[in-house]
Amino acid sequence: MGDREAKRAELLEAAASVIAQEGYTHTSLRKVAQRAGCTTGSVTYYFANKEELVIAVTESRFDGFDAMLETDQGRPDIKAILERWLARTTNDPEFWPVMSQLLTHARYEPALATVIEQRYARHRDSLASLLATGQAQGPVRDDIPADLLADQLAALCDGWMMMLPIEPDRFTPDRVQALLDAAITLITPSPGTSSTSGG
Amino acid sequence: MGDREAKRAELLEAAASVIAQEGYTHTSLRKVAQRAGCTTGSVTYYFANKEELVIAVTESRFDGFDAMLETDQGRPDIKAILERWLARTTNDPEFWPVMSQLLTHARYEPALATVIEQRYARHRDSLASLLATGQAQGPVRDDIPADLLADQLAALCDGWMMMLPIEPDRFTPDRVQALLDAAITLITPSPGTSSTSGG
Amino acid sequence: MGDREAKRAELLEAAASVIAQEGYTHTSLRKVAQRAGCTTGSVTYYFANKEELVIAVTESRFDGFDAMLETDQGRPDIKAILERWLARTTNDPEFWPVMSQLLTHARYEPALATVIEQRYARHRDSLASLLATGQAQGPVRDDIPADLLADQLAALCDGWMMMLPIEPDRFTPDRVQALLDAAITLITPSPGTSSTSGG
Amino acid sequence: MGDREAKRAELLEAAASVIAQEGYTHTSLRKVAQRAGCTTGSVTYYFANKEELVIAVTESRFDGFDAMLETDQGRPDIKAILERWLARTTNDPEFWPVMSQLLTHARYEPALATVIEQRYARHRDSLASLLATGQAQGPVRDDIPADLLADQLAALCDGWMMMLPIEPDRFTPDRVQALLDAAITLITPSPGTSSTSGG
DNA sequence: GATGAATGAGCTTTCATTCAT
DNA sequence: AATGAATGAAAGCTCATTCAT
Repeated sequence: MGDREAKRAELLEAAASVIAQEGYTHTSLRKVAQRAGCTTGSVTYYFANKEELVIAVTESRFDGFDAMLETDQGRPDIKAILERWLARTTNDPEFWPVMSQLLTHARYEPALATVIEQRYARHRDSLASLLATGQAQGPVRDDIPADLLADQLAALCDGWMMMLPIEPDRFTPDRVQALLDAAITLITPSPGTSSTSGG
Repeated sequence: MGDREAKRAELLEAAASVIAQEGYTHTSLRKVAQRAGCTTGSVTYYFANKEELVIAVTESRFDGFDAMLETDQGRPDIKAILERWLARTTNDPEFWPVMSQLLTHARYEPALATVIEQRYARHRDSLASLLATGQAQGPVRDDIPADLLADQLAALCDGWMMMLPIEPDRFTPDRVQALLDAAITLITPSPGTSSTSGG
Repeated sequence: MGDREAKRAELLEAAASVIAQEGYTHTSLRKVAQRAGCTTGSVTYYFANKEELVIAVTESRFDGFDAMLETDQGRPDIKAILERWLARTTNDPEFWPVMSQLLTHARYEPALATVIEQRYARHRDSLASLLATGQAQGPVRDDIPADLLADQLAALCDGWMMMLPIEPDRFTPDRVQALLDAAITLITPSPGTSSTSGG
Repeated sequence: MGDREAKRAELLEAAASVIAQEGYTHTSLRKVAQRAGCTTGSVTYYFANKEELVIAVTESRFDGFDAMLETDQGRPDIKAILERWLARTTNDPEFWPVMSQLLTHARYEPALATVIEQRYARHRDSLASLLATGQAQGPVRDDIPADLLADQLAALCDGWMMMLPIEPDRFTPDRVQALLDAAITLITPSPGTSSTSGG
């Protein structure tokens, strides 16, 4: 039986939900248990302690995060990736708030920091390799090394992720589309410049 | 006198220090008092409650934040601004961690959110106007509206601010310089493109 | 089983005891816990907060209060009721002090006020109906409507209840008996007056 | 200069007002100072400590209380006294709540208890002597000793005083008049009974 | 004469965690 | 496998009181 795993997943969802809605600071095992419809004792039965729960939430969230980079590796479409990023904000409005909360607290919880560092580095590597392909094929400017570009793009998204929960009203669909287009413009080779573009 | 103000400022520094070193979640009036070398009662004597203290910290931090945009208005130098941003990370290593903590928690403390929204919006406006001048004078690409470019640049910095406390080791001086140069490259008109540059 | 209820009852007794001996003002969860031989956390485990505890104490006390009016409904004996009232002062010397404290504080705790208003009104109604029966059967004067008489009798007892904890020495057994007799005299038809007395 | 006395009186009024509106439990020197428009330090300058302040409030309140019994000693009019009692509830709506709060807390503050015992006893004596005169002159029933009657009347009023702040809505003018009439009826000789009435 | 600074104890409440069942 | 009881520490906050000025 994956019964145990199913229950754990259920608790992870509950925890993520509480983090998104109440903030990491106000997240307690009690509230998680309540949202999952069980007792506090039950939570500590499935997770040795709060730290373990938070780390498990983080891992599961990064799984979803990485999935956003999955693409036709032959012809990566950066715009599509950014649009997928954007789609998350409407399809799963709790996703970015949770990530934002976890990242911000990582510094003060070493075990959590370790997990995030590893996963985030891997994520950035994937992004860098996508961008490198993009550069080789033409649609991505190649006057900046791919790994630096990946860092910048990741930072850009982190910045959006950070502000999005704070000023949701500022992110109207139109504005978001404009921001996305601008981001694409930033990383696209300028028309006048020619570089050996792929097929 | 100004004695009262001096003491308040002292407590604000203590509070910021605790926030930076222990994280917002683990910041308590007790710890702030301890760091300031006084009692909890003393803190609540100068600040009606924790919320008021946190908001005061935020205001004072934004004052320093805004100061980073102060420039020779005639010829804004974006690179200098980014370098000043960077200088903060070494001169006052607690600055960005504090900002990051405050921003992330704003969502869950309405009064704090209000303050941040206003100050942050003002900050972005200043940045946008600097960029607009830069566009008119030439050194900033003008194929993206200044306000969008400001949003992007702000998001970029927010992203750095968020990751910097988590992965300090990744931000070696060399790498930071490279990131900074890349950011400049991103917002600089491409060589081949000509736009009416101001005098 | 019923374990939880038993523990709650135990805490209610402890709380009542503290209220009686230290006064409502100086009653704290700590003291209640201490008297019950457990920790503060234990108290808040059984009662969500102080208000809930106080209200539970009130309800349980009113149960005992109402019981004092239980009587052979066919032939209510007002004197016996008053004597039962009196007996409380010796059998359960904390009873009236607790009631007095609760009533006095009700005004400043809306939730408590609501409970007391309802229960007290019901109590007065019971008393009024007893008095009405007494009037119909003869032993109670009928030149004053039963509900007014009930209000007066209730006020009289409230007044005693209020002074009893303050001046216990003034309430010697003899004096109390005299007061009780006088109260009976007040509500008894005067000898010379004839009214259709019931069988 | 009675300057000091004037300031003290001002503080006493402020204290009484706070007690009436917030309840004894929630009365703090801070609030009293605030209502009087001065600092906490100022209050402790005029009164050594909280206890002294409360006792001074009590004394001043009993002065007003005693005044209610002042009457044409030749022909005391009990009904007029009760009506004066009643008038207080409308003219000075904070009077009875304050008395009620003070009395209820007396038990737990020995110094306060002493003051109240003395003043209250004196008050009851005055009332008893008025009733004795009333008995001699006829309008008061004389089948109950005057001192017992005084105790009952005092208890009756205490009971009203206690409930009045809790259930103000129940004390409509009509109802109060009816209660007052009923009280008079209770202590008036019954028509059929003859006793040697004074001229 | 009066104030404002500061203290330290106390409060209610929340919480992660432990443990017997 | 899961619960409910219980703990003890910590939190934010209020307060009476002291004291230098």
